[in-house]
Amino acid sequence: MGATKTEHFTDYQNHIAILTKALGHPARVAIIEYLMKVDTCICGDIVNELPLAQPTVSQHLKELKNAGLIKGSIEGNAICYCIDEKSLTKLQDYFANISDSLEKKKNNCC
Amino acid sequence: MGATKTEHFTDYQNHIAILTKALGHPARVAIIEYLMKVDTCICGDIVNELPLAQPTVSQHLKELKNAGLIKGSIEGNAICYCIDEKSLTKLQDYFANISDSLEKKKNNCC
DNA sequence: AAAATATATCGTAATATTGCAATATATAAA
DNA sequence: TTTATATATTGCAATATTACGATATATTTT
Repeated sequence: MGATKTEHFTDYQNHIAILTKALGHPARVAIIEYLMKVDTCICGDIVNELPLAQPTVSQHLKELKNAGLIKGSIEGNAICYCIDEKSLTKLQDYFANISDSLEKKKNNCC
Repeated sequence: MGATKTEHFTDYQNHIAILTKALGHPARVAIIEYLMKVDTCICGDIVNELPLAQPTVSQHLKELKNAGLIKGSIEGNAICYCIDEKSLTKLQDYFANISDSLEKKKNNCC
């Protein structure tokens, strides 16, 4: 026990869970917001923007990358990170659908 | 160490992280999708819909409720759960904004 | 080649999450 | 009032996450 039983759920459910889980930490939300604020991909600087030690930031970046929320490419000495549009579009679609459905069914309960 | 350093981040960042973290498990994604599928709040049934034991489902429901993604009200013998529209609207707005911004800046990198 | 810079990885301690059996609680039905 | 039903809580083992110092790696600058 202790590990998530992913095999019992659909690929779609697992994917949404992977994306949302990756965002489920304020440091990672802050990273995404920082990448949004600057208008290109950003090399360096991310560590200086966050109130956490360099190895911790590196670990958070890795998780965002593993989940597919950001991409990183080597740029000389540094590494250049940017948002992976596909994943964020998928999340946007997901929540837009939910909001649409909620509006349609006028929430007749509770 | 080991605990998230929430005090270093903004309330907004922490709130988005709480909401996304709560969705960051396939069972909880499945619960939200089930509550969407039926068009009223649902009493009972949730346990039978999921491939997990009753205490586990109860725990997941508690987490969704603590995060504010669902509401529960006592209905006689059972408990009636439904989606809390406010939170899902907040998530929808969040990702819609991100998508908008991404489209505007045409992702000039990587 | 040596030093500086940027990032990743390793190792580890603290804490949190996941899952469930056993049990508690609380209402409904008999 | 006993029994059934629905859900929550407790306790615990397995696993995962968070954070960071120390160290490794890789590129750039000197």
